[in-house]
Amino acid sequence: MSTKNKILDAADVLFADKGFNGTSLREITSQANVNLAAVNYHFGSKKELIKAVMSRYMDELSPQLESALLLLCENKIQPSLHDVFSAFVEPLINLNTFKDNGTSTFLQLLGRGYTDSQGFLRWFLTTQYPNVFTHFTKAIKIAYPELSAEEMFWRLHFTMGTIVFTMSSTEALIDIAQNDFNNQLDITGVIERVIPYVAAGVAAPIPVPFNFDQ
Amino acid sequence: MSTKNKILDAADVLFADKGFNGTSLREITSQANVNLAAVNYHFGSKKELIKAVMSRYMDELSPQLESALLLLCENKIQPSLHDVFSAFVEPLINLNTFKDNGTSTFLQLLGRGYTDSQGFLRWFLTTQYPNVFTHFTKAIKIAYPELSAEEMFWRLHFTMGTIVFTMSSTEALIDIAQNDFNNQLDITGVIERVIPYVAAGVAAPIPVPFNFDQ
DNA sequence: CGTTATTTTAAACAAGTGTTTGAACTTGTT
DNA sequence: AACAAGTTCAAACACTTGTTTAAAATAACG
Repeated sequence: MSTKNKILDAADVLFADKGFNGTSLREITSQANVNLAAVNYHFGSKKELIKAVMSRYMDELSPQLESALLLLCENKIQPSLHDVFSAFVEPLINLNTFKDNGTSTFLQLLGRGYTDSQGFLRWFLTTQYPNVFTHFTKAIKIAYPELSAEEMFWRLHFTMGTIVFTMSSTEALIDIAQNDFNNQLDITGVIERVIPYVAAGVAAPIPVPFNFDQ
Repeated sequence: MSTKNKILDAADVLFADKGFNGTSLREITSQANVNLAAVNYHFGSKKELIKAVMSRYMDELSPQLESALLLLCENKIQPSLHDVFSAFVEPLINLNTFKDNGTSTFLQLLGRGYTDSQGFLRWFLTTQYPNVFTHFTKAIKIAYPELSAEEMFWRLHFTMGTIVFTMSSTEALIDIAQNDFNNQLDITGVIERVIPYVAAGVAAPIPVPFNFDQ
C-alpha cells in the first residue's frame, strides 16, 4: 500500500475521532508507520490533507447521492419526505464497502468539519460539490411544496444539525445505549432512527405567524 | 470588575466562538487585559476555567429550568411535546439579561462541549446538574408515554444536536436569512422556529425496522 | 551498468501551548 | 506605621505544534 494511502487511512480515523485540530501530524504518521515529513511531502500541508481525506469520501459518495436524488425528482409519483431522506441511506451505507467503518467515519468527519476549522470545510463542500445540495432542496420542494423557501431554509439547517451533530458523537452514544438498553446497535441502526425524526421535523406544521402590529 | 470575572467574560465569548481547544490562555488574558498567569492563579488550570465558565451559566439556568419542567410534570392536564420544549424558552432567553448575548453564547458553549474535549463536559454537566435531565425526560414521558426509553434516548439526543448545532451557527444564518428573505430575525425568532421542528421530530411515529438485505 | 528522479529519513526549526516561578506590587489588619 | 495576606507581573519552563532541510535510500530508465 502506498504511503499516501497509509496516511489517508490513518488520518480519517483519527480526524473523525479527535477532530482536525485535535489530531497532530505525529499521531497520524506514527499510526500509519510512515515518516513525519511524508505528510508535507505528499500533501503539502495539514490543511490539504484534510481536504484530501474529505475528497476521497465525497468523490465516492456524491455521484451516487446525486443520481438517487435526481431519480426522486423525476419520478412520476410524488415522493414523501421520508423517501427523500431515505435516498441518502444506500449511498451512505455503501461507504462501508469502500472502507471499513466508512459510513460512520465519514459522518463523523462531516460533523467535525462543521465545528472545527471555523467553517472552511463547509465552504469547501458547498463549492466543490454543489449539485448534492441543489438536488436535495429540489427534492424536498417536490415532497413538501407548501413549505416556504424561508421555512425550508431553517428546517434544512436544523436537519443538517441533527445529522452532523448526532454522528459526530455516535460512538460514545452507541456504548451508552448498549449499557442502558442492552441493545446491539450500529451506525445503520442510528441512521434508521434519525430518518423518521428529521422527516417529521421538516414535515412539521407551519407555525402561525406572530402578530406583528401591522 | 474583578480579575476573575474579566477572565470569565473574555473566556466564554472566545470559547463559544473558537472552541475550547481552539482558544489559548494568551488570547483570553490579553482580551481580558489581565496577566497570563492570572488564569492559573485564580482557576488552577485551563480545564477548571472551562468548568467555571459553564458553571456560571448552569447555576443561573438550571433552577429556572428545573422548576419550569417540574411545573409541567405536576400539572393536571397532560402537556404536549410543544409545551415541554417551550418550557426551555423563557429560562434560556433570561440568560440575555444575565449577560450580553448570554443565550446564544451559552448554547454555543454547549455545542462546543459536545464536540471538543472528548465528552468530558458532557460528563460534567450530567453529573453536576442531573435534575435538569431527569425532570426533562420525565416531562417528555408524560407528553408522549408510548415512546420507549430507548427511542426516547435517541430522539433526545437528536434534539440536543438540532438545538446546539443550530445555535452555534445562528449568527451567520440570521445574516443569510435576512439577505435572502428580507426577514428581520433574532435568536428568539430562531428558537420559535426550532420548537415545532424538534417537537414534531420527537413525536414522529415509531419506525419499523429497515431491511437492507432485500 | 550508471545516472537521474523519486521517495524516505532523522534532525532541526520557529512558533505556540499550558504551567510555574519568584520577585514586585496592593490591599487589609492591627 | 508595620507586618501579613492576597494579587499581579515578566520571565522562564518544558513540551507540542506544523513545517523545512539536506542527506540517505530506493526506484526508474536509458
